[in-house]
Amino acid sequence: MDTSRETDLNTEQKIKEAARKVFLEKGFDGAKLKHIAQEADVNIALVNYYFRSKEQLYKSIFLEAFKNFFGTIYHLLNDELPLEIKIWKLIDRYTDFLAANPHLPLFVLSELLKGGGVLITDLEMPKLLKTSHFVMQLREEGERGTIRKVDPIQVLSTLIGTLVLPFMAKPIITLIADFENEEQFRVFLENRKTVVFEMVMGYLRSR
Amino acid sequence: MDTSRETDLNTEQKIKEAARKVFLEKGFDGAKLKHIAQEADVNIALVNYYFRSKEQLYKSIFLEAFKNFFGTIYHLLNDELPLEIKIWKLIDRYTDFLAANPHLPLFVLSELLKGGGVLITDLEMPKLLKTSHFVMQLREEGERGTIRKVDPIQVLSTLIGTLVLPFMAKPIITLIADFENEEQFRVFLENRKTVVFEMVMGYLRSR
DNA sequence: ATTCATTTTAAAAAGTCATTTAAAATCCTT
DNA sequence: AAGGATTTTAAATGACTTTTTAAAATGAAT
Repeated sequence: MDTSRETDLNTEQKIKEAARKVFLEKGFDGAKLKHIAQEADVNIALVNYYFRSKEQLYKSIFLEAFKNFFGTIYHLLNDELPLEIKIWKLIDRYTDFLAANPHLPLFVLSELLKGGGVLITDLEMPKLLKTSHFVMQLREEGERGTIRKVDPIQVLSTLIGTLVLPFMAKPIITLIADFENEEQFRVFLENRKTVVFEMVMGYLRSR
Repeated sequence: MDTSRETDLNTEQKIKEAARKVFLEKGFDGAKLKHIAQEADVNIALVNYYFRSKEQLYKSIFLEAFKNFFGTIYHLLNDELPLEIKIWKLIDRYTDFLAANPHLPLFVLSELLKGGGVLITDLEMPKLLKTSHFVMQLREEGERGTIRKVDPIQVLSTLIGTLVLPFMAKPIITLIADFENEEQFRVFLENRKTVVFEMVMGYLRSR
C-alpha cells in the first residue's frame, strides 16, 4: 500500500500536473521542458514521448484551464436561484474557486491576448454566457421593474473584474495594503465578498 | 525637410519604441530581439549596441510602463476635487488613458506576478497610493458620515479592477457581446464609465 | 525463463536565441 | 580630402531548448 499521493499517479498524469503548474506560473514562453520534467521528476524525453511536443502539451493545459475558468462561472450563472441569492453564491463560490486556482485568470487572459496558440473563435464556452439563466434573469427583472434595466455584459464584466482583480494584482495589493502574511490577504478576500455584493446589488436595486 | 514621423527618430529612440510595442504585446519571454529589430527596421546587433542586453532594454521599458500605469492613477487620485467629481474624473480619464495604452495592465500585472526581473519592493509608486488625497478623503468623509465607512483598499481595488478588466479581457468580451467592430467596443467603454460611476457612488452613499 | 511490448534513459541532432566580433559604412571635424 | 570617431552590418560564437534516436530497463504473458 502506498500512502503518498505522488506515486499514485502514473507518469502521464505526473507530467500533466507538473506542466499545469509550470505553464500557469510562467506562460508558454517562460515555461521550459526542463522545468516541467524536473517538477514531475522525470526525464525530459518522456514529456515528448507522452505528449509529442511542447505545443501539444500546452494546448491541452490551456484548454483545460480555459474550460475550468469559464465553466465554473457558467455553472454558477445557470444555478436556478433568485437573483440576489445567486449573486451572493456566485461571488462567494467564485472567490473561493480563484483562491484555490490563483494563477488561472492571468494565465487565461494573457495567453488569450497574445493569441499565439488557440483560436478564440473556436472556444464555445464564453458564448454560452449570454444565454445563461443569469442573463435572462437580468433582462426579465429589468422588464418587470424589479431591478434597474441594465446591460448584462456590463454587469458580468463588473462581477468578473472585481472578483478576479485581487488575484491578478496580489503583489501590488499586498504592497499598498501592507499585508504581512497570507492570512491578511485571506481576510481581505473575505471582506471583498460583501463589498462586491453590496455594490452590485445596490446598483441593480437603485432607481 | 522630412514629414514622416518615423525618420525623425534617431536609432536609439526607434529601437525603444519598437521594444515597447513588442514587450507590451508579448512579455519578456515571448519577445525576441529579432521581432524588436524588425519592428524598428534595424540590425539585431544594434539593439545590443545601444542597450547592452535584452534584459537591460526590458527593464527600462518595464519601469517606464509601471510608472506610467500607477503614475497616472496617482496623479488623478491627488487631484484636489470634491469626492464625486474626482471619482468621475478618475473613471473618465483613466478609461481614456487605457484606451490609448490597452496592453499596459496585462503587461504590468503579469510581469510583476512572474516576478522575474524587477523587485516589487523597490517600486515606490504603489505605496504612495495609500497616502493619496483620495484615500484621505474617503477616511474623512467616512468619519463625518457624508459617505459610508469603507476600506479604501477595497474601493481602490474595485475602481481599478472594473476599469482595467475590459482591456485585459477584450477578446472574450468581444466574443460574448458579439461586437463586430472597434466602434462597438468603444461604445461599450463609454457606457462603462457611467455604470462604474453609478455603482461606486451608490455604494459610497448608501446607508 | 523467454519473448514481446511498453516505458525510461542518455546522448545526439537540430534549431533558436542573445551576444560578441571584426570589418564596413557613415559622419563630422579639420 | 584625410583622419578619427561613431554607427551599422554580416557573420561567428556559445548557450540553451526542443525534438529525435537508439539502446537499456521494466513488466507482463506465454
